Amino acid sequence: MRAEALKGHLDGLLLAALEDGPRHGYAVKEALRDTTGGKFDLPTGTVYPALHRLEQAGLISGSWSVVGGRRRRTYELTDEGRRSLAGARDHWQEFAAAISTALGGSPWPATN
Amino acid sequence: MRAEALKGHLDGLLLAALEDGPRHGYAVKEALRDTTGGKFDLPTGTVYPALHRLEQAGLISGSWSVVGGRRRRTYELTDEGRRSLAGARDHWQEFAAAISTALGGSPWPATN
DNA sequence: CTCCCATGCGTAGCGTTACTACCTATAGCG
DNA sequence: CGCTATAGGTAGTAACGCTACGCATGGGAG
Repeated sequence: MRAEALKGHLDGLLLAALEDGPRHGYAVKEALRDTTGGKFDLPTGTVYPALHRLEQAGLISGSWSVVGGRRRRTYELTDEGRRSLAGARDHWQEFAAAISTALGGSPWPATN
Repeated sequence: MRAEALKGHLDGLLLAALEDGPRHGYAVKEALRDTTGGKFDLPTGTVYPALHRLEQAGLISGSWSVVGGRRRRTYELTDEGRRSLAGARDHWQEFAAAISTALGGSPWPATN
């Protein structure tokens, strides 16, 4: 799965990965890979800058810790991040419905 | 609807708009606006360059005509364009399913 | 008759954003 | 001792839709 198509949707996915609870960057990457069945196995060079963006935007907040001699930056959703995630879900559904309609063919075949 | 999220999906939509039959650029733009209920009312500066890209890629072929003193470039799908459209549909479904899963919440609320 | 608007095509430059490629560091295993 | 997985990071690139323009014609408003 080419991740280029993600443009504009990655942020929502990262927020969703943090909804279950705080995670550090590497774990976010793995969670995303697992929940998508390996379809979105993003390079770290995509994930880390994106997390930095989200933090700067105030959607997540990070804190350093050290586990097993390795420093970790653990992120968790802020209230604004939670709101943004809800918005991203709404936006996605609207977007997906519009694309599916315009693209034609069977509208919602999903993974049946 | 912010069309920025279209990144990587616009081409498929344009191809789909040409599936019913040949259309000129402006008509493609209108068709897209109508089939999406006004959600994707793309500026011409988005549509024309995209059509040029598709033509260069050999997915559509264009020909000039003059209607009412105005020149028109009418495009139609090539065989390769038709194949690409089918691929775009497959790709979209896979992509949408993956995003929906990762984004969580209600998986396929669609427009029920 | 003139001006504006819808139609119709087009380009130049910009900004966002994911990508590739690379760097640092530790722990554990062969 | 080197390789791999884990864990974090940066620099530079490229794609692509966007904004903001420009050109032209025909028809309707004034």
